[in-house]
Amino acid sequence: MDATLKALAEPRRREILRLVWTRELPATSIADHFGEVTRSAISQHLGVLKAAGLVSERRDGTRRLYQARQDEMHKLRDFLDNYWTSGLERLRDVAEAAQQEKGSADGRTHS
Amino acid sequence: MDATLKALAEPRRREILRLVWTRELPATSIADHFGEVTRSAISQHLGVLKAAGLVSERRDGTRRLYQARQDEMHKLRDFLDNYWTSGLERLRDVAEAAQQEKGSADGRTHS
DNA sequence: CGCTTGCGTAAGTGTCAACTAAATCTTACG
DNA sequence: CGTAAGATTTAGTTGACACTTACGCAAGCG
Repeated sequence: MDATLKALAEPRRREILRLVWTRELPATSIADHFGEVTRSAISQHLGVLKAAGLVSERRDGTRRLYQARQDEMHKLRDFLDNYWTSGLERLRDVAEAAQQEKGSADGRTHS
Repeated sequence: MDATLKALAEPRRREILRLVWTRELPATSIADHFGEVTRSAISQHLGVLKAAGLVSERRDGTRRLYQARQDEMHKLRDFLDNYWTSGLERLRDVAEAAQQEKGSADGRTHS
């Protein structure tokens, strides 16, 4: 999940992902979409996306066709929905905070 | 939205956000939770989160209380749901791709 | 007023990541 | 085989960023 969020933090990668969201595209077609950037750079971005599991790669002759893996994005959505409000760690944190409050709150809060 | 994703790409900031998800906490309490990092570092993280609109800051005497802004997170969820499959840019891209396919596909696909 | 508490800011450092250019690999074709 | 096309890989550079140390600033207390 860390890799997923890091991959999505880069705008260029988001756009790549959008391009291959509904269809397969060869690396060159993707690169052509970014006039001001090298093919090499795009290839590296694709590497990151693939490492994060956000795209799949299929070979056809000399070409490599990329497509988004939408299920991975859904996983991210579930993560974002659950991370903040669930889990044992969460309970531990609240308990700790309560403890801390108890130890240092006396005579601290004004009004 | 760019700022939001960048802010969330950092694990430490995600944890901070989780700490203040359901309650207000002063900066020091937050910092105490990360034994291996300086208070200053946490303060800077809080600055990033605040700049991204992910937390709100309230002052109480010398203390500053932080809390997550959950609505901002929901905005992000909506963004992730819509970005890939919507918008005029999307249509433009598909049209372009079709054009490109038309211009260079002849005698290209093997088998 | 001096002093302490709670925090942010400034400056400096090390590390990582995005990019370019050049080299390499693979497949296809004469 | 020799060559060309499609694409990744490998240095090497540059900028961003997470971190630490040191300092500054405001609010409360004696």
